[in-house]
Amino acid sequence: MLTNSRLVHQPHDHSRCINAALSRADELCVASKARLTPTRKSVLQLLWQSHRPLGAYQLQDQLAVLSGKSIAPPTIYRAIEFLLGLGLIHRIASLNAYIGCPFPGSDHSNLFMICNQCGSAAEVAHNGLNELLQKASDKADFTLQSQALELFGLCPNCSLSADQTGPASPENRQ
Amino acid sequence: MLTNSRLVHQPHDHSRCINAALSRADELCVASKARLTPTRKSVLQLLWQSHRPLGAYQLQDQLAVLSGKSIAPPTIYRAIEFLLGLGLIHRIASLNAYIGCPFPGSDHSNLFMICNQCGSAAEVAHNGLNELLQKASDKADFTLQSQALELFGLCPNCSLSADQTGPASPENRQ
DNA sequence: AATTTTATTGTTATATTATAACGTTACATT
DNA sequence: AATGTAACGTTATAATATAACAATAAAATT
Repeated sequence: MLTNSRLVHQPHDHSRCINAALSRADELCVASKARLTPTRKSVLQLLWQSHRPLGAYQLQDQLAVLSGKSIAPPTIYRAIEFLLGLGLIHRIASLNAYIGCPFPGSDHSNLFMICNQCGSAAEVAHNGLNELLQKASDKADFTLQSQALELFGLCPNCSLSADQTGPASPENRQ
Repeated sequence: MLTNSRLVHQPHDHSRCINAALSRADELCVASKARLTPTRKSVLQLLWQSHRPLGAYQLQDQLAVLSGKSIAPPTIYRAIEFLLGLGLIHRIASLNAYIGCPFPGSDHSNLFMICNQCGSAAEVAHNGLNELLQKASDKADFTLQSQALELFGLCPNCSLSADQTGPASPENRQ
């Protein structure tokens, strides 16, 4: 079971996440002869600014700040489409939002654990789960092609806070 | 593994599906002292006209035909909200669409198998799957509260057609 | 280097999905 | 019948996403 859950929910040097993601993206683009243009790079970077999914219009706002000029929706969606295509990010359908993929390249299908409190999302690649889904599909004569698996609840930090006083303190939010 | 997959993908007396759904809804509403008003009933019925999810605006169009007058979005969404609340229908996030629940009342969390070709959606209640997801959540210290599980691929009928000539004939669609 | 081709972005307009706010009607209880 | 509540009607608008076409930049070819 490959996951970034620990990393997501513990204090860590987050600039390393971002840098790692950007250099993985560079490699992947070189390998597939795709161009990581400034817009695309910025969108990817923004999707790694936190371990929380962002919507297209949040990206638009933040990109405007980052680049100093306003950028229309189609450009944002094009960058999103490009990054999705390379497997560098994922779409979270329940939220209409997007998040960086912690292990692009590796052939995995994804399960997300999304916190209702702080909005964090951890990704899990779970072989047992995928096998089970494949089995269930076979049994139903269903030809499985892709999947969207989204769990909602409380992340480790917010679970703890919920046991105790109340909602997580803003500092704990990540 | 409880599922309506067989039923969905075989020719059957579909009016029985609709009638069964409506009378289950009646019972459930009586039990919970909720009112199954004409609008709500019509929406539920429309969501059972096929084993395919429908969007809110498709519902709006069809409701207009059914009732002879045009009905504004808020009314549709209110009916949807009501039916979701009672567990009589489900929302399929990846499609922004809604579908009747074949086993309301039973405490289940749902997996959908959605056909990319004909648009049919079968629901599966899979204990093993839910246990596995619970375990994975526990392992990650994640407090699981709800889930959206959507598989995409080819239903039994369209799988067969794909093996052979091409897309399923319209008559096979259902 | 100039030309051609292709990929990317800009721009405008609009489609699609969903909700807010407030008024009106219908129903249920007393 | 009077009152309170739930449901619906109506208007406006928010939020998410894409179509269509023009302009530009980068890459490939000559």
